[in-house]
Amino acid sequence: MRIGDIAKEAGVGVETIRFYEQKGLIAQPPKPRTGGYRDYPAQSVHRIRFIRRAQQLGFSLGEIVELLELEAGPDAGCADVRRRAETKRAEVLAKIDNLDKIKGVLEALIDACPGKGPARKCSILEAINTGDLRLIPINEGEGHD
Amino acid sequence: MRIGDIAKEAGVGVETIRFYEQKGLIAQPPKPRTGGYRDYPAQSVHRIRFIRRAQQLGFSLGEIVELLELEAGPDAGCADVRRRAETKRAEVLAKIDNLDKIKGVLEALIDACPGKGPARKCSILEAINTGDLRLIPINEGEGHD
DNA sequence: CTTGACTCCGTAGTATACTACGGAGTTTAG
DNA sequence: CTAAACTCCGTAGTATACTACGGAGTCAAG
Repeated sequence: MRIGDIAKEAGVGVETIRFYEQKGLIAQPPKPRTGGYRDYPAQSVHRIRFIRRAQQLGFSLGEIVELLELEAGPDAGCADVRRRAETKRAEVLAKIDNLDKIKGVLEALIDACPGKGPARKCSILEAINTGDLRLIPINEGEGHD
Repeated sequence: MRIGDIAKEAGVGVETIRFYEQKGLIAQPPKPRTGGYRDYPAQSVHRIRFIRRAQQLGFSLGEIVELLELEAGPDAGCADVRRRAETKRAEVLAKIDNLDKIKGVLEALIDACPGKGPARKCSILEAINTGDLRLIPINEGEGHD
């Protein structure tokens, strides 16, 4: 199969595949010595789908590389993979906690807002301005979601 | 006050303030005609804190610019601000939903994993590989969290 | 009056995950 | 055999939110 076929099958763009190759997520098949186009194994489609699914599970491309190395390596154990999944679960839980707090604050702000009058005196902006939010500091230093 | 004082007070780096100035989030005070350093009003500290709090609420810098424009503009109403807060709340809810699904999948995978044996036959990797996840497509096209 | 700390300013780099572009070579259908 | 479509490859751009750097000017203490 050629790169375009793989891309179509996997539902990604050709450029995405090249990008993954660059990042070491998928192997680039050799160019035939006769010249012409690279021949991709059908298995590449599965590989790409694996990558996308792992992304859906919240793994970054860097983490997916590690996961794939575990899978390929001779000494890697299932326990290693499981540990990573558990770490990821903890991260997801933390994110949910943060978002729940944010949700609560937004709801309180929305409830307190009269919904009319000039924005200058808006109770939402006021609350943000004065810091009357009672938002427990969110993940000190990194993004909030 | 000088930029370094503001930065210290607000708990951010000097470069962050310059960055915000560039992005139109805070006004850059004029350079005194006598030469020397710019003089920042103490109010800048509040402005920066506002920005950080709004970020904690999940607003991007671009959205915060709009929020600040609403606050400053003559015709903006509280209802506008409230509408933005409601939109943001909906976004936060959507993110929580996605993360809940992800959490569920991760937990199912962790439960099903025996925790031993080679990674090659790991049930987690297998599940990801075969697509046996029942993950409802997440936000078609954009990130998941 | 020197020295160290700080400011000013623009540009460049970081991280993540792509997306786009340009030009040359290759393949394939008509 | 030609023309459209596709591949190859490297580089550059997008978005977000900063962080770092370099060199020149400025300020304040000793």
